[in-house]
Amino acid sequence: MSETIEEKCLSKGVKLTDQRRIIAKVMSDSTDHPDVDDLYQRVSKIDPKISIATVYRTVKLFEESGILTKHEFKGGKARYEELNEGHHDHLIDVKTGEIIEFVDEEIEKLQKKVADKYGYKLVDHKLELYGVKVKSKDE
Amino acid sequence: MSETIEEKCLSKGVKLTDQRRIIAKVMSDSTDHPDVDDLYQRVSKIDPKISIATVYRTVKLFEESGILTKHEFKGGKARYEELNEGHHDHLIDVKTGEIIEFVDEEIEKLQKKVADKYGYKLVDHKLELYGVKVKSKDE
DNA sequence: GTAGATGCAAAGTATTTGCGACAAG
DNA sequence: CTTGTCGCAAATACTTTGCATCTAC
Repeated sequence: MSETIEEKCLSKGVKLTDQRRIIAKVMSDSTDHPDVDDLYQRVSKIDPKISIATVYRTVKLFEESGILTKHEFKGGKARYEELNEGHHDHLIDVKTGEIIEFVDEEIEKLQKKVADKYGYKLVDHKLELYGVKVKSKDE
Repeated sequence: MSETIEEKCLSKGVKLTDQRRIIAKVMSDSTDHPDVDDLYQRVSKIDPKISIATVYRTVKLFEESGILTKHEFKGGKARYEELNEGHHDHLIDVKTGEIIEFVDEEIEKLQKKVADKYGYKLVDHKLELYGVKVKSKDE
């Protein structure tokens, strides 16, 4: 398994405080893509004294340190997710808000090719698919 | 050539006012992807009495009517662009902010395939590439 | 004439920041 | 010790909205 967030902090020289440890743990335990407010709610259950300003400061710090990644899906607040080696993109159910993670190597390759064609080196990309569930015959 | 924004308003039953006509014209004349504030600045040069609230209301209305499309590129305000039949995605120069529009049919097809694989019908998507210009040997 | 549009200022969200108290290395 | 962090509240940035007035159709 890969490094924990705490290990990443150490290796990146990010000072560890109780608050950061809690935020790290909550993010690690989350399988969804919480926004800052969700995160604040969850963190508050563990330590009610943590302020939302600290949550904002911490996710920003973690993002800059390459520990978390920020998503700005349509029509909403910024949402965060732990960054692991396996890159993936998102398929969002527009009705339910459910998010499915997927990987498609072929699309990745084509993206590099497009950037290349225009004389660019790809440093980042964002691919979001928005869809509605197709009813199968038996429902 | 395709319909003008004014024609689109008529065919969609959107009432035309002086303000909307001006905003439509400014958007049509823009080759970049202005945010609401840019738009407000440009519109103000034509009619300084137009309020920013009207600009916000109008871009939202135009977006709902399928006349404009909204982008939320990294780290910033919402930006708008006229919606024409030819769909395209964006390659953003992370150093200069320059935006290149591109079309890649193959990527489009693969996106549909991915959605399909998970049992979804694609209703929308967002693909943004962020890159840095590659220096060619002679500069 | 009437429903809808506008301008203004006030209210909402989401996020950031100044500051004095406090804690990690 | 010293530098950076925290909590708090105030500030900021972007966007929306209530209301009285005005305008397109």
